[in-house]
Amino acid sequence: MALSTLCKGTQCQNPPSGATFRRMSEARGPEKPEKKAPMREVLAQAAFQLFLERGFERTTVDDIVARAGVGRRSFFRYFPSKEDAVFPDHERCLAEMTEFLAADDGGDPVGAVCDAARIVLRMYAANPEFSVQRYRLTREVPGLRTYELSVVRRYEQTLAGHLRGRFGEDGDGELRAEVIAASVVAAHNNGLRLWLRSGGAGDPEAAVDHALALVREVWGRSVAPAPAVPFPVSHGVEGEGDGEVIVMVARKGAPMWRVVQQIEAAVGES
Amino acid sequence: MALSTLCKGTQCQNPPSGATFRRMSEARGPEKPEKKAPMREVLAQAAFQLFLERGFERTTVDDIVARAGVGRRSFFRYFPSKEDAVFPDHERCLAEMTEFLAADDGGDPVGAVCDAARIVLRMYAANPEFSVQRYRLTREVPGLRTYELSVVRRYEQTLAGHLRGRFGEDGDGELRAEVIAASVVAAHNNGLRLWLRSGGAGDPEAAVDHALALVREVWGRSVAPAPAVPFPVSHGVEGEGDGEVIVMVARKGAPMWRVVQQIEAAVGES
DNA sequence: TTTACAGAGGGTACTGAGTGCCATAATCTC
DNA sequence: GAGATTATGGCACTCAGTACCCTCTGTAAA
Repeated sequence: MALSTLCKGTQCQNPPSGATFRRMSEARGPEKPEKKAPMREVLAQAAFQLFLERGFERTTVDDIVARAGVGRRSFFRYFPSKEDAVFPDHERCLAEMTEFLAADDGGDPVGAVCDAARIVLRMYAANPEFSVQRYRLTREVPGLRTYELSVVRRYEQTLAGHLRGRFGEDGDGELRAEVIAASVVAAHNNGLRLWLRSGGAGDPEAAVDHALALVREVWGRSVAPAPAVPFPVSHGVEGEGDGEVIVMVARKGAPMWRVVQQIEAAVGES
Repeated sequence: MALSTLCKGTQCQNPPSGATFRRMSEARGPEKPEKKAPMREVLAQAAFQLFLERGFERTTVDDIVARAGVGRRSFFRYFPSKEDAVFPDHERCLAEMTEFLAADDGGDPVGAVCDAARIVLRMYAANPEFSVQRYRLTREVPGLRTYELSVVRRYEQTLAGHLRGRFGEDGDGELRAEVIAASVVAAHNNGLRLWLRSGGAGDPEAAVDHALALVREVWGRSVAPAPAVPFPVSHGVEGEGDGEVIVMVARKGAPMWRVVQQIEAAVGES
């Protein structure tokens, strides 16, 4: 996944003044007369600046367009709502996630959605300062929190949709798809929040990897749809067959998550 | 539909002064002149009727108060937003869930939050017709979907908060708490939706029980915090000790969720 | 009875988000 | 350059939500 294309240029730049424009112009080269920055970006920057300065609610759309030097009507041409200006890059990220999953090679479905979730992480990590500022803003503005929920929900549904396709709709396919998708999103967000709360220092990958590992431990790396015939399971030693087997012994009443962890350890993590 | 039962009894009362209309139904004794229905309920009914008749967006607050025969200002005294009138009972349900978890006896934490989730189910099941109509309405109105997300999120955070308290904040306590809470909510909602999509016929408990069972299988019924010493696990038959043990055999590469299911089956479901 | 108080409800005017419609400027195409 | 297309601005409107102030009613103290 080409990370550089994730947040390239137009979308995620927070830096208040000209960083974005600079980047654009160097990309364009000096031979052409400076093309003016795209309005969507100008608006997003003006909006974000104002939100930081005087708060989200105390900033009106008129304030934003005044600072951006454009007409009020234009704002709503680029952002369906004031909240959207705070998350200008999720639409693109969502599209990228969809594309990524569409190119899934049919291997481990849980691994695939975990990797898909990491796309979101990288979008955040591409602009630590912006991400942290937005995180703080979002935490204290109920309207933004609600908006963010709806965005997260779309990621979750994208993941669930993919898993549903892999698991099949019949039986518990849909159920497992939704629960796993919710787990992946929750784990991802846990790791991401850890990084955001720390101020965006260091590498967020580690925390998210760790969190997603827990989900994969629990939900395993199932290959393709569920096999038609269940596995031999008993209170004794039997269950021969071709291929390697693992034998797991544990006390009854052991917490399942830990049992699973141990099985994973025995099988050997990838 | 029996709109009079829409908000009956213990569900919808979250009025500024609950005592006023507390037992209005039982206070309908003949000696007292009929006390007029509580305004909150009148408003909720008028609103819901109109939403069904002409849609949520095409119904204004003025329409609602006109039908209810009250002043416009009164609407916002009882509902902070138009959306709230569609979910008049979640506040109470949330309080009930909090109360339930506070009375947790310290047993199985995952089981406790599963049971807590069932409180929500029962709220829906108490008014099948209303729940189904609201479900259909919510599905096609983006604003209501978003609103519902914020409600669901509060349930999830309530569950996660309880699990965090049980698991401890250190280590992976917070992570596990959030992932399990998300799983429980997703599973619950999956079962609930199944019932709602079916038109509210029959008993929703079965579907939700089944869905939650999956979560419990995976996350086990851990007792209290994680035990200090891990369990014996190996690629052979050893691991003796006091108490019963289970021995599980499975192919490598088996989907973990299925392995877990089989272990649960072997152990014997509660 | 009068007065004081409190709480429920109503009315009015305001802010601000979001939309529809149309005019105009910029850009593209032939 | 004519004509078509697209980007932008301006204006007016609807409607949710809020602030402020009003009336009405019931109650309790004086």
